[in-house]
Amino acid sequence: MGNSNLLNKMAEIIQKSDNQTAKQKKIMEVAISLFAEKGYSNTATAEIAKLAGVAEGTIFKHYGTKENLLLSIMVPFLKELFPSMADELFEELMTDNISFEEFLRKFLKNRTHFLLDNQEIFQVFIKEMIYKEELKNELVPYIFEQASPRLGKVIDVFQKRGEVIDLPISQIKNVLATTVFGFFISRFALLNRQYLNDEEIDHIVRFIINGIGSAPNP
Amino acid sequence: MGNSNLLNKMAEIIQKSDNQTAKQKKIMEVAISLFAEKGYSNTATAEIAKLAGVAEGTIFKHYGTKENLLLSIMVPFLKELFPSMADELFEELMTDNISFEEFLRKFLKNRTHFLLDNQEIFQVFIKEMIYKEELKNELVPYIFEQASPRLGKVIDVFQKRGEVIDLPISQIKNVLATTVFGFFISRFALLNRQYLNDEEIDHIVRFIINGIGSAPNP
DNA sequence: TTAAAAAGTGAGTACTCAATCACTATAAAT
DNA sequence: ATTTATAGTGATTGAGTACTCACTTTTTAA
Repeated sequence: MGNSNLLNKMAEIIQKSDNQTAKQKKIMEVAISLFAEKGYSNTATAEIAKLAGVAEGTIFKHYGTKENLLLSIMVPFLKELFPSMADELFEELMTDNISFEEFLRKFLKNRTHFLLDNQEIFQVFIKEMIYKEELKNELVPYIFEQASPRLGKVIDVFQKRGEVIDLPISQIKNVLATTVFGFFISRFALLNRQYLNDEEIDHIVRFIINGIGSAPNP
Repeated sequence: MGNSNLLNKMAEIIQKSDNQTAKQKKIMEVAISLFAEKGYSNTATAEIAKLAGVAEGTIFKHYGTKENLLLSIMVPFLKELFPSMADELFEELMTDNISFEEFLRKFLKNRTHFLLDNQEIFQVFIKEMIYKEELKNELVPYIFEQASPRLGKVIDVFQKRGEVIDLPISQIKNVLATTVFGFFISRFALLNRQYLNDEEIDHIVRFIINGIGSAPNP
């Protein structure tokens, strides 16, 4: 049933993605920019080649297919989306005794900056996920799988401290994930904001705290 | 500068959109389904014709261009998106003395059902808005223009009753719009949920109330 | 009943696009 | 210096595309 065909391809790409030529870098750079602006389907390989100052054949020599060029853009982004955050932030959080609210704020700021730094790739990502069922069906579960255990551990800690409402962890995960996910998507992908100030982060934090924090509920 | 070229086209479509042939209806039906599934760019007019049991020429006889077929799908949806709600719900609200929370709940339920009934068109709408700058730049202001005065009136009423936090109305409008908008988009367009239970609506209402309601703020 | 108008057809057209391939230029290894 | 491997080229291909047009069928009006 084509089981994780995509994830296998991704693994291949990761191995090959080390030594890039100057021209390869230029191709990627231009492709990211065009895909983000006009979408994958509306971008011709000829246009990428022209703007990158490269023959069209060069693209296919390196990436084989247009589809594979897209994956070569998205995979390194995905690889960085979770693990980096995990090791830096989650550990720090578990040692220091910061509040749930402060943790959320730090977390959102951290990921916001990452997404701002990679705004174009993020846009490519969202836009393609909307169309390609395969992408959605394989990557969303993968992302959840990556994030779920860590997130569960964090929620558990804060529930025991009495800072998070006493509901099944899976339910809280869902609320958190869809809220944060929806927030990032609508900000950076749909309305293409170039910035995000602390005030807006405070807002979403307040929303979440009031939604799943265990403050007295009138 | 192509000023509201699109809105003119939309006006034309509205006038012509009355008496539809059986084949026209079938074309629209198939086009909506295919555009929603695979996106506008990835759908060939030949495929629409085939699935609709119609010659390809028939499509162009009626709609002229593929682009115009897309508009013919979106315009009636847009026309219904705001006014219907306005006349039914807003008036009712102003006479009865329902609370801000209850108003929000009713409003969200009302619009949720509308979007569920037109889920495919809504998906087409979101997907294309992401790509087409012209669409975004002309329609989003138009939508805001339509909704803004009514929304302003409502917020004003509730502010005077002391149920909504005392901030500039424009700022509150923004928070409300982006929250609700982002909520609908992430639910129905990205993660394509087929349903939405009352519990989830309660959640978003609670988020908003705690965010901009004037409850004591710890 | 007949004329005019509208709806519907489908082969044909001009064009775009991803992908190929025979080839050259450059760098690395022997 | 010579072979081998890798990077890069660009004209060519063939499948697919939106759209046209001369034509037929059906509906409406006189």
